[in-house]
Amino acid sequence: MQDYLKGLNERQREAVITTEGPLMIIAGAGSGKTKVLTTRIAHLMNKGVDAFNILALTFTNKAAAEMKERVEHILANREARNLYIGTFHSVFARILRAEAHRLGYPNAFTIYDTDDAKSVVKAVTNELNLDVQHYKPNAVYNRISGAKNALVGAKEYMADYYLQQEDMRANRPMIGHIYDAYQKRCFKNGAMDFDDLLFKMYELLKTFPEVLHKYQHKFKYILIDEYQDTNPAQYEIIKLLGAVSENVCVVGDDAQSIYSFRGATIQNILQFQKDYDEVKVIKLEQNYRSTQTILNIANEVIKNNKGQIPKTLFTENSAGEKIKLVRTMTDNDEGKFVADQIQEMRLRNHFKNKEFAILYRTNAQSRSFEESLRRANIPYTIYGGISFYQRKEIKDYIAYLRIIVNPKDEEALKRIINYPVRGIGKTSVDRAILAANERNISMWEVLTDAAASGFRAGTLQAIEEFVLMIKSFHSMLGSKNAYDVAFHVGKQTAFVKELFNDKSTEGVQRYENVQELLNSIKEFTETPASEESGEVGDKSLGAYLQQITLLTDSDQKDPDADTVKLMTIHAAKGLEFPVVFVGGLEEGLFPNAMSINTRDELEEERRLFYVAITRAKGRLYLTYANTRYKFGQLQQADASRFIEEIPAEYLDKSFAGGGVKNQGSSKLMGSAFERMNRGFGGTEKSEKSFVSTLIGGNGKPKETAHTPSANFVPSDVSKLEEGMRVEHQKFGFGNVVKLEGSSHNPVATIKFDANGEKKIMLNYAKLMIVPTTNE
DNA sequence: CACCTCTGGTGGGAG
DNA sequence: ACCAGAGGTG
Repeated sequence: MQDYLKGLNERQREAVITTEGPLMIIAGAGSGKTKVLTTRIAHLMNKGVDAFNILALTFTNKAAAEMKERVEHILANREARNLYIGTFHSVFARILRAEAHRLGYPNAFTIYDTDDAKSVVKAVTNELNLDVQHYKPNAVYNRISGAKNALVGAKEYMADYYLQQEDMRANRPMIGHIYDAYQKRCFKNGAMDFDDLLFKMYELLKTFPEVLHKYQHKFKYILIDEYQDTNPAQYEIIKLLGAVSENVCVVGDDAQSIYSFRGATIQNILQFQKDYDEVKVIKLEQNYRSTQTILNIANEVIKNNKGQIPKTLFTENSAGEKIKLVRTMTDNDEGKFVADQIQEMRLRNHFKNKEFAILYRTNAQSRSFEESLRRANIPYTIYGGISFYQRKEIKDYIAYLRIIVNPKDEEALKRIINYPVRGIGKTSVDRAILAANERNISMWEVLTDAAASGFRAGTLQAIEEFVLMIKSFHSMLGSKNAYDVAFHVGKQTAFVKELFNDKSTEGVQRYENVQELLNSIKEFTETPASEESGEVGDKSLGAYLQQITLLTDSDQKDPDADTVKLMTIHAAKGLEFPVVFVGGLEEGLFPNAMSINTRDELEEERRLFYVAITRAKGRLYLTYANTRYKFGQLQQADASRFIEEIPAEYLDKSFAGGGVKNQGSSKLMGSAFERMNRGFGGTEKSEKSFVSTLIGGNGKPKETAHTPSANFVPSDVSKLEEGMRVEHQKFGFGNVVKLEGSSHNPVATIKFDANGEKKIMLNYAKLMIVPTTNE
């Protein structure tokens, strides 16, 4: 037997050596799934299968990179670099980058993230003269996304009776039209959103038999991780790709299906056995991760779900400690309790920071934990929330890079056309967009021929300068790599300089972020092709842009850094930690109020709880708070129903009520809370309004009224000089103290007799120069 | 045209 | 509590 098979149990080994034909591996939590997958790939290659012929779809890009490494390690060669491995989205993006022209898209198409997509939805909604308040971009986008994940195109959507009925009932009958307009606009912009990466991939394979044939024969062996979280689009694509070889191996756990909001359906697992004639099913039921106690409560909890594939998870690990159940008065107390516990375990048990994870249902919950950890000087890393690439300065910079690679990208163009301020304001942008729509060309094309669209002379010049600049950047693409282009852009555009000159704390941080972005581009440029999960050897800016949009926090942050990890339970899927805190176990929060209306929804929340529990190897804390701030208001909550599903024998409630310190603050908080609820509260509000009354309205001193002189005629302000005496229509007479500002937006500081010093924008204010008497 | 302030909306998870 | 977008003002 090969060495790499020796460390496997019997079931695992079977999963590895069953290489031919459809195979479904039901892998319980902590059952060594990743080990099986990597060993299986190594085994295939060891048997003589060419790495070029293996496609492996993982849940994160990081998981993909790790698997490559492990395979290399097992085989002791570098062949694994040739595997086609990554997330559905990044693998399909890579294929589409080679094939998109067949669908009429540029091969260097832009990938729109959710923000871009919602912005486009909003724009086309407005253009259809629909009310954005009613057709909320968020809601409409979700509806479109749902349709695409089910492979329902815009035309089909509009023609579908039931979908139309649904939209009618929601009083939003025009969603189909927005969908249609949205698709057309994305196409015009040369852009695909996340869902298009799946939808267009399917379209590609369906429309071009020769393309289908090519990839069917390329991917002779297909492996899919986390199969329970695939959606119908992904399912159909795999069905197409695997139809010839039928060597499709899926790995999943129906008990951990937590992505139905993304269109995932558990049906894919249940259906798999019916899709092929002879499907082999292997169950991995031995857990190597958690203590007996943790596994017991996980089993007890998941028992409450009705539909599932029967399996019994067991472990040979010791019983371990009881689960600590802790209730605190407020969310802040909860954060403090967790920080205190971590501090204590670090001192008493010599735990490292990285051995702790704090998991929660919603990203908003991170705040109280963050504050407590910071106060206790415990290093931590937050996953999710606003990612690096969503920061304004980074999005701005990237918008420049995007517009260089794909000038049709209207979202990017709108973002930077007047940043830094170059005198192309909203009015001009609207005019350009209107002209583009009328003539059915891109906004960029309007700008390149701006003289034809009747801009004001000043604006026209600004536009022409802008176009020239972008074109000069664009001309570098052929000969320069991503870093060289990006660096040049930073040097040539003023906004990086602006950031550099901003010495406020935020300004410094923003400038550092830009530096970090450049570093990451440099790293991309210099990483050998074999160590990437995405593009092979393509170091162009286009290649860089397409991969960053698909990066998640988990791809970017180092799990080995010695910090406490904070993340949602969704983000924790597939991870494990010696000590896990699960926070916010409250009705309304977890299970979330939005997901308790149907049995299916509730069962998914329960699976989420199951995932949370099974992340823990040794110690598990479940915490909840009596009251918690929501939208700045104190809300009360009961304990989560999930807590009741854990048999008392496994629970240690000795912490309940939180220790002495918590009692103290609880009383305080409780009484303040009581006061507020009884209506003695109001004090804060009335004080505020009292203060504002004193200051008078918005706190600005009232102006002394001035009636312009009878002969008031606005002068040519370009003749203005320091020291001149002037009359202002509203502020009266005064002297020019200083002249400043840019040529297209000059500003004068004027000391008025009755109103003090004011900055006056000369483009708009009406000023009359008072003639000097002795002239 | 650009900056500032004030107001109202925000229900969740993520590639 | 917080942030984005509307609206006023220079």
